[in-house]
Amino acid sequence: MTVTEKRLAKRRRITEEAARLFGERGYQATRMADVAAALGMQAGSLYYYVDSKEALLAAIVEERVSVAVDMLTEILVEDLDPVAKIRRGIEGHLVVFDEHADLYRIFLSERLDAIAPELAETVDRLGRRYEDLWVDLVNEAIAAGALRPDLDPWLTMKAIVGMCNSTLCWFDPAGRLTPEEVADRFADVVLAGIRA
Amino acid sequence: MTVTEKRLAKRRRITEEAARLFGERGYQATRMADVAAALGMQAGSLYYYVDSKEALLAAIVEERVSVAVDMLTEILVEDLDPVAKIRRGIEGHLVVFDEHADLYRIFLSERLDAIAPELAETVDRLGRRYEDLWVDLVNEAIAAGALRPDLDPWLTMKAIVGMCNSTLCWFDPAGRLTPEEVADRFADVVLAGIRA
Amino acid sequence: MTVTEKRLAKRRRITEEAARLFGERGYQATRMADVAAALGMQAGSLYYYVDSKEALLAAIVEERVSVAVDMLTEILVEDLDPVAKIRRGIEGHLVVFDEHADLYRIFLSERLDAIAPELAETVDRLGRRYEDLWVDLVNEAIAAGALRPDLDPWLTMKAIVGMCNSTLCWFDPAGRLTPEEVADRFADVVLAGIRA
Amino acid sequence: MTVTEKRLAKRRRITEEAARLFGERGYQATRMADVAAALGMQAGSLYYYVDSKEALLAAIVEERVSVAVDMLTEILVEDLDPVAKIRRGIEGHLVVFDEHADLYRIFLSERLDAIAPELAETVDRLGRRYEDLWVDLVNEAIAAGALRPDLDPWLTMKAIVGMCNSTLCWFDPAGRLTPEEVADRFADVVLAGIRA
DNA sequence: TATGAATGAGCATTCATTCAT
DNA sequence: AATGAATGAATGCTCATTCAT
Repeated sequence: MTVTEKRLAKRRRITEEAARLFGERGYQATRMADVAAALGMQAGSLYYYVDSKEALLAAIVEERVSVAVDMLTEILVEDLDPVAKIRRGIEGHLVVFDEHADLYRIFLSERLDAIAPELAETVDRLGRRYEDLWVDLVNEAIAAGALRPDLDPWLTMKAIVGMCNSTLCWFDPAGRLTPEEVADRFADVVLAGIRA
Repeated sequence: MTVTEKRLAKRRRITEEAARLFGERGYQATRMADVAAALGMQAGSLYYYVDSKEALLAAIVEERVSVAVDMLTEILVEDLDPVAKIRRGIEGHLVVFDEHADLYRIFLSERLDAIAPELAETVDRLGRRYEDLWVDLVNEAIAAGALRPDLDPWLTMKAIVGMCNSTLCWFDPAGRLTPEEVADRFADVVLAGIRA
Repeated sequence: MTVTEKRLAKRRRITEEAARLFGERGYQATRMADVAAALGMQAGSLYYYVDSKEALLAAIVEERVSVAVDMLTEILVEDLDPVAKIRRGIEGHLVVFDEHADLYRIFLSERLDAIAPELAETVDRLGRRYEDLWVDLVNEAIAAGALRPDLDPWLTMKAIVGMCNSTLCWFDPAGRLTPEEVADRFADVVLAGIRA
Repeated sequence: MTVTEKRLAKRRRITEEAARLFGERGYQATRMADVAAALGMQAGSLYYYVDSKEALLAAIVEERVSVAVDMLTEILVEDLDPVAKIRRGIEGHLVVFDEHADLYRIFLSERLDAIAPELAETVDRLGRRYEDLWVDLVNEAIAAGALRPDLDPWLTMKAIVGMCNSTLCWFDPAGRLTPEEVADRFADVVLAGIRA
């Protein structure tokens, strides 16, 4: 491993640890000293790898900001019927949220625009992109006659995505249900409804 | 208006303004000076009415913490069929969230236990109570044969409540849809599903 | 009682209450609001009678600053033998300190020159006057052959006055000994020594 | 000097400087900025070494709280006749008070229980212990027939200790008398009395 | 590369004081 | 004569950041 590679590896460890702490306790409540302590370093040493606390947040966000979008993009081009794609989309959402819970907690809970407006704009843009993909998915399914034609596609997207997002607040990876299982039940609710 | 009434009225204005700012920008990011400035006062003057920033948060929370629970409790005793109750519950949720958006933003976004553990406990307890009521509602409907018997009541509750909670992030009171309209569509999704 | 008399009476009640609190808790630790509360008033109302907290302290001090000096002056002109005068001086000291404990606690414990330099100067001047009177007393007694001729009059004064001053820290008016009794024992110690 | 030693050395310099200022101007009147300025630092920098202003006071007190007790304890076990021990005790008192004047000024002048109740309790306990040792000394001397049998041991202790304590208010290390000289004269007064 | 040390701006809070009523 | 209300200066403390070593 070259010097530069070692440096990058350490930088990655820092962003990962920071992501974990920011996600757990919140950005404001996490001190640079906390991040450093979690890595067995002094606060000042972080600045050898990172320009500022804000830049650290930016690095975290930018590094993985497009995971969900990429996931959904791939699903969209798969050779599946529209309803199956929706089911896969929900599953992908929950799996990605499970794997990157800290990151999405930052996306959804932190008032990013009060911290770093440009960062908030980046996240917003990606968020809108993600929602647009879902709207496309819904529209495609309606056009294919698979969904009720009277649906408001945007509101339907909000219902699905909102339901999925909220798992961030309660889903426990060590609990009785896997993300895939939750996704399956959620998809049932959304697709077939709960009425007998 | 007596002196005490005036005092209480001012105190109420302060908590309202603070709730607005805490909800908008977050608790940490809002300075006492911001709250004061929004009321045309100096920061120090707030302490004539309020003990501390934390006490101000507590006052905001405690004043209205049970609104949603009360709403749902009332619906549960209404003389309606179970499915109608669910529809009414969703409507109630969105209406209450619209009316008290700042408060519920504080409930759901702030890491209250890092700020005031006892307050967090109060909010958690109420939150669990609210979820319990929803589980009751779902169970009641299943027992009445109105909902599919294979539903996981708790997960169904999480789906419904999560969907409703997420409106906090995007619902615009000045937008094209009223809370009741959104609630109606959301209820359609949940009850009948989106499939054609 | 004329209006002015009533005003003066109230002013006196304020200074007395303030003296009590300043003596008990200390000047810094006593808030104007505490003084007011002890009199059933609002802090702001005090300013109708008193110019400032500092002026209140000055009023307390100036009102009674010369009590001890007056007492000792009177003793000096009494028709007693020098040793009896010393005994009376010690008694007078303890009685005055008992009666005006709060005042002398302020004199001796507060760093007056950090609060009000001119006031400190006044108190210092009176203190020096008081000590001078004691030195006179000692010198008179030595000259009369009543005390050992090798005594350092100033240091002897410091010993006597210091011993008496220290009662401020422990003397309890409700305790087993009266000020006069303590004075008597102290005088025995000073005059005859404790050796068998 | 290792890093830790340097750190401790600096911490010691801080507590010493703070002790000096607290003793001189009083705890309340001394700002953290004053302590810092006296060391050529910024106020914030102190917190790298000290937890809080109160903790700084506690450190000062606890570091040296038992100096006087230790001194007197050693004298008590020395092989001297009781009267010589009393003379040595007075000398020890004045020497210790001279060496740690700032500390004992804090002990005796500050209303510690208004600042830090537990600290006040510690100081009180030590103070009582110190007085107990003096009472023992007096009792021992009476039992040995060296002091008058009619003495009230406790009051005698108060007389001696009070006399010694009061030197804090006037003793000048740069003055004409050393602590030992003052102690010698004070011991003469107490043991033999001032009468011719 | 990392650290110990220091900084300084920022913020909550206190409290003597003012003043219109 | 008194009050409720407001002020603003002061102060302890936090923490991201810098920098010499």
